[in-house]
Amino acid sequence: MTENTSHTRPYSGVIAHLKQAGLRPTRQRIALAKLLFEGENRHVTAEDLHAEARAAGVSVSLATIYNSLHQFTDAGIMREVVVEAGRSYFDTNTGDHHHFFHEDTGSLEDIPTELINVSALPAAPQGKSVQRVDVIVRVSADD
Amino acid sequence: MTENTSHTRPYSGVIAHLKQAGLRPTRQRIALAKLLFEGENRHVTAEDLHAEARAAGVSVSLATIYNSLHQFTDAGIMREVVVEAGRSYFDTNTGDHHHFFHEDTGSLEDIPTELINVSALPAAPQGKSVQRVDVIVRVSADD
DNA sequence: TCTCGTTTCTGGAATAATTCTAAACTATTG
DNA sequence: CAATAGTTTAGAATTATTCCAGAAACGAGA
Ligand SMILES: [Mn+2]
Ligand SMILES: [Mn+2]
Ligand SMILES: [Zn+2]
Ligand SMILES: [Zn+2]
Repeated sequence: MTENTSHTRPYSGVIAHLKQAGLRPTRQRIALAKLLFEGENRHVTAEDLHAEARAAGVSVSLATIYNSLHQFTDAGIMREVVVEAGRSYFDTNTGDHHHFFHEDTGSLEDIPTELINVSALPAAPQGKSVQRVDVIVRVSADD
Repeated sequence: MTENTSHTRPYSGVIAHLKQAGLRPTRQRIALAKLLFEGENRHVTAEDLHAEARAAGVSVSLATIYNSLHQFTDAGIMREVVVEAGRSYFDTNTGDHHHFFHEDTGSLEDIPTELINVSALPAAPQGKSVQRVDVIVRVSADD
């Protein structure tokens, strides 16, 4: 079992994690990776992560937050989720799953893929292939 | 049968359509409604509609395009679909359905609700209720 | 461990979509 | 035809994100 399922890894594996992703383990990427990958899976916006880094005493520019988030996404260790116009969420859970979007709080919650049965997908138009199927269940407080 | 299924209506029904939605039939709303509701269902961005209006010789400000699109949405005769960060699509099809999102062209295509079986939705967290379930199938040209 | 070419980081300017504002207009109603 | 409330608009403002170009950090070799 060489397979390490991202969030079960103790701490300090971040550097290896970054290298495996083909990214130099710089001071800022290490700090961000620790915040993101140690512990539970998370859904963050760039601003969220920026604030969190500051709070943790890590000095990183917002531009670097965006750069890192996109690099992590391109490297396949995060993914981008779009639920609201004008704001991007980045998800540390890269496995197959779906989301509850809490409209009140603007937060995302994972829905394990087994819990939703997306079947009988119409064939993708010819010459095209399906990149991903996103299911977003929008919930909010009862009336 | 008082029910008129939006796009089977001849033309000139727009005024009635707007009134039913509780919106004054102003010159610009009538023009936009004609572009939007006469003919097939459509998915447009604010800029799309603005360009189309100009092309049709209708002078409407971009602010009014946004206002109208939101008013139509609030009135329930359109709905907003979010598939890409930073751009909103407005859909004239308010019925239950899902979408193919063509990443290459940035266009949306309806998927009739019957074609996708979203079952066994996990219960919405207590005190919350499901507003909508969006399924987005992202497709793009084969590698 | 020093060196140097390459990558990364950064503050601030630039962009793009959308929203806001306040003044000018227009639909509606009596 | 008013009078009034609703609507439109140009342009400024806002928000999220990206771009830029110089400074700093990384790491493969010597
Ligand atoms: Mn992006
Ligand atoms: Mn909106
Ligand atoms: Zn998730
Ligand atoms: Zn649609």
